[in-house]
Amino acid sequence: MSDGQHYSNCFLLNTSLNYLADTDLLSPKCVCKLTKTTVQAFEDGRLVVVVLELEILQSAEETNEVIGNPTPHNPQGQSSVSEASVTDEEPGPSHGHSSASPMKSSPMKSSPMKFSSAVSSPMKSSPMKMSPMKISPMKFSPSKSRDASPSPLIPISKLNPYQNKWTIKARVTNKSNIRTWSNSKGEGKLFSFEIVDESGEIRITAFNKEVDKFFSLVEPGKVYKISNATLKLANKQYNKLRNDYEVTLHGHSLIVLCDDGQGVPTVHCDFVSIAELENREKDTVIDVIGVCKSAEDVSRITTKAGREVSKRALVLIDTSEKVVTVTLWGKEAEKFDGSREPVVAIKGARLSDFGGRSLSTVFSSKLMVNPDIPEAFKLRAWYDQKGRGLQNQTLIDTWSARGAANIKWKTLSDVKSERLGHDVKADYFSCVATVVFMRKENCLYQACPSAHCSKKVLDQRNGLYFCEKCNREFRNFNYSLILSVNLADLSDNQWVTCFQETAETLLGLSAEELGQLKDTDEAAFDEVFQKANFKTYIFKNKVKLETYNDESRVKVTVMEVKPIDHREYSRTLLSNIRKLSSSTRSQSY
DNA sequence: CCCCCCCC
Repeated sequence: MSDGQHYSNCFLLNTSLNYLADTDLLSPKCVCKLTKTTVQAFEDGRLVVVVLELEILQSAEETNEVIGNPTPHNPQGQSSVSEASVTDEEPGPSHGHSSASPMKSSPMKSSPMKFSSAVSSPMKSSPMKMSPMKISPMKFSPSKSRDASPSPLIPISKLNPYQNKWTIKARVTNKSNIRTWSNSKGEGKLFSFEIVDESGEIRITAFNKEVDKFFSLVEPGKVYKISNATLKLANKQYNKLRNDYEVTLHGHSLIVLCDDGQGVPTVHCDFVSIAELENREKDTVIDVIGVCKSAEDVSRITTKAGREVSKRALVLIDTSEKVVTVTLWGKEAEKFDGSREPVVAIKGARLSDFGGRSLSTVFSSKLMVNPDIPEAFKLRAWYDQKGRGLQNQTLIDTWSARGAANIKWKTLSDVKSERLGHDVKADYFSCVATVVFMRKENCLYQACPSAHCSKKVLDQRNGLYFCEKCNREFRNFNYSLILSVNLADLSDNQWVTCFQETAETLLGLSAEELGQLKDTDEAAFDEVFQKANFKTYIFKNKVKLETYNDESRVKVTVMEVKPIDHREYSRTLLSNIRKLSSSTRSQSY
């Protein structure tokens, strides 16, 4: 290798990295010149560049370029080791074992700034003289200095995989049970816990021996000093904490209980009001607090994976006067007591779009019943004065919750060709369609008059009507509607089902009125259907696979019927035309 | 090194 040659995928010896990390030089925005380096070639072909001295040419504030391409932003137009790229994967053997004491430096402002190699004292122990392939990585670290100088206390937010010498002081917010696993790679046990300090949060996992060592020591709510553990990139698929990294404990990890934990924050929640949930994306993780207006009894369900689990849904209300359902699982579901309308706070609940919007707890969720926080007292007072008396707390409505942007406009042939509703879940779509036929036969039935029942009653032929569901006889019944309607648009036809309200909208009169007509004036009854035919509306529909007698078919249910706003509809059509024309043009390029 | 939060 010669001067001026560019190297990629070099690893900086992490002694220097420690040093760099502390000075924000690892920011991808920073460009620096490594003025004094030595290079060690490993047997596997890897190169380790040891930085003895460097100059900052551009600090993170000054440039948007990444370090891998420094030339355009290098005022001096030179760099001795131009591409020392630091990557998250594949740390070298020296990685994570330095004992350089991080230097507390003032924030990088202007260039050039000089750092002497003197601070990187481990360099002088010349670890590189040893054959790196033959020795354990631990030997890179002069072991004395680790014990002599304790790792510096740093905030959680500053943790990164390039800087292994640290201590964090933080409070445990959440602790899992011990779990075991067994897979092709082997088996073992683990537990994990989450900690916070004033700067942020992170998850820590202990495996096998470390489980034995630390499981009973780690208690939620308590403050610990934690050091000698490994940082790795968090898998965001599973770890929803606000940290890109997570910590794994190993044999030398230290966890020490702190008595002076007053300064360390307790669980920090960013509560989202229930009304605001309508505007949040599905699957986001949020903190919520509300009064538990009601709670289901606990029940056992079997998951798709065949596991049995306890479940209990709570209904929470907050000062936004909206309610939302939160589902608790397992032990939490079993133990929950909603009988005294407790204030319930959940940190890290997952938002789903079931029933408009609903919440569910996940692993990392923390449930707090009547927490000792100002928000809880405020809510309690509000609920006692006003909340409890609220009559019709507007449940977050499915359609308004979906929002105009989420409306899936489909033609009726789309519904078939895209096989909507064939999946496990229901699909929803909107269409503009015309009523071309209604089945007036059997559209009315005699329904149980008791509130919220609507079950079909049996005419006892003695002036009494029996409801199986209520197990009661009634002197009267309500007429109810289940109307089969054939819709047509430019592309296809579709049979749909309209229940009470949507059927009443299409027919232009109430089920009760229609029932009266049917009983008294058959011609007028028929005319209702004649008049209702060939009208065009916006339909919002639900499509779902339903199974009757082992036969599955897709059933379309009308959720909402709206008159067409022709202005808006025309705008939509125009916009579609524009989109189509531009995509056609771009295809012809 | 795990990664399992489910159901309507």
